[in-house]
Amino acid sequence: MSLPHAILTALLERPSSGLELARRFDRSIGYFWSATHQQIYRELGRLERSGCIRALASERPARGRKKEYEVLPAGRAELTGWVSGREDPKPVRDPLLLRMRAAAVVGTDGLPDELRRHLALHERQLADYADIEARDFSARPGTAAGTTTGPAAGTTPGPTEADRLRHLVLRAGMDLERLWVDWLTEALRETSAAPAGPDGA
Amino acid sequence: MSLPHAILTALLERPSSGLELARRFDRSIGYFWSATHQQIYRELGRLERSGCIRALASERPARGRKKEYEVLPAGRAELTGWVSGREDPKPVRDPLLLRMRAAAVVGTDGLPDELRRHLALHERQLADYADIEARDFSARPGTAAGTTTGPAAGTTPGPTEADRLRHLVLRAGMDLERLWVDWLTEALRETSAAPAGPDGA
DNA sequence: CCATCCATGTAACGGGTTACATGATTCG
DNA sequence: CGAATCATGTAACCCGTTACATGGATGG
Repeated sequence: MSLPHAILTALLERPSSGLELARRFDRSIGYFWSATHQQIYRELGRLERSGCIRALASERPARGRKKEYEVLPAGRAELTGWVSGREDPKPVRDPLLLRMRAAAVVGTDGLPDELRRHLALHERQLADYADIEARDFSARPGTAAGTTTGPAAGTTPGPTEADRLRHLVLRAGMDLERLWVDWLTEALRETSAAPAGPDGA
Repeated sequence: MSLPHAILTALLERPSSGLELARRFDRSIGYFWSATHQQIYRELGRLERSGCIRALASERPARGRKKEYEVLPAGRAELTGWVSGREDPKPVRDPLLLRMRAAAVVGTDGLPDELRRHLALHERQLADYADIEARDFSARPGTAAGTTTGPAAGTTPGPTEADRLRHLVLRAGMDLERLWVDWLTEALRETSAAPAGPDGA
């Protein structure tokens, strides 16, 4: 039950239409939550029916017309409650780890190429995050100045609480990418060194 | 499309019944893939219909009777192909990161308690993995002797390829837990230090 | 007018989750 | 027998994914 809250958060940061939301989910929001435009439209409909959001007045709501939404008090209350609620971390479920385990049984033929491909993808993602950090958070860890959504740029005051939280989220994303880069490097060392063979037991 | 391959891997390691599989998915397999018994039964049915697995001869297949499965050549081929195929890493989608981002908008009231709770859970999980490592992989990183599934214990030979791969997977799980422990510690430092306030913009 | 975007949807499908149902076995 | 337990299975729901449909605006 996280998508509606992701949308509420995004709409509180800035009222948007469905497609604008979809684009934001492909950019800044994308590094901790992803969603397609179909999911977003479906959820916008539910949120509107449940009174959490409202469509801003438009000339005439028709099929191809842009529709902007804003969050209502009920929506903000819902989000506030969710932030402080309880929700256990989900167990890991990673296809690549599963393939690794399967390779222990049927052999590692063809795996190293795939590991190299993933390594390159994660290195790329890490570099992208580093760019975002340099642009939005002054790169010095623990310090921030200026964000995408626009507070405080130019006067260089101390970072706000909100800035520090957003930076923290970005750093989690970077930490995760670094973890996979390191792990894949080690995995390549172990699988490329020895020849592939069907099982060992 | 990973669950069927998880089941094929588990069945190759040891032919099992549905519930036995479910129990294994709650134990050793659980640190990289999880599944409930309902998922498993549904998938066992599909795999049997598609000729990847076969039910071992039983006195009389009835509703409450145990049914053991083994992998057929087609199933092994399917798994082998999947291991070497292409599958992009999925973008991160973490509810806790999302809540953190939402807290940047609506305030961090009640969040630190939840962060502490998650921290304790991840510390616990890491400790459990460490126990498994000590028991199955002789604890020295890069070296292994003996596994859950039973090869080579007592003679202390070099670890097999399969052992090294399984250890690698376990280490990924441990690395992930350590990442969250570290990140949550840092997050607590930042959110507990300053008082919670609704936004900063 | 036609092609091309932009924007909002519908429909269908599969996986994951939860709750429940039913048949066998065991043990007091 | 009756209760608990093991074991297999059904049903319903929601989320995420893919493909497709429709309407409006823009430019050649």
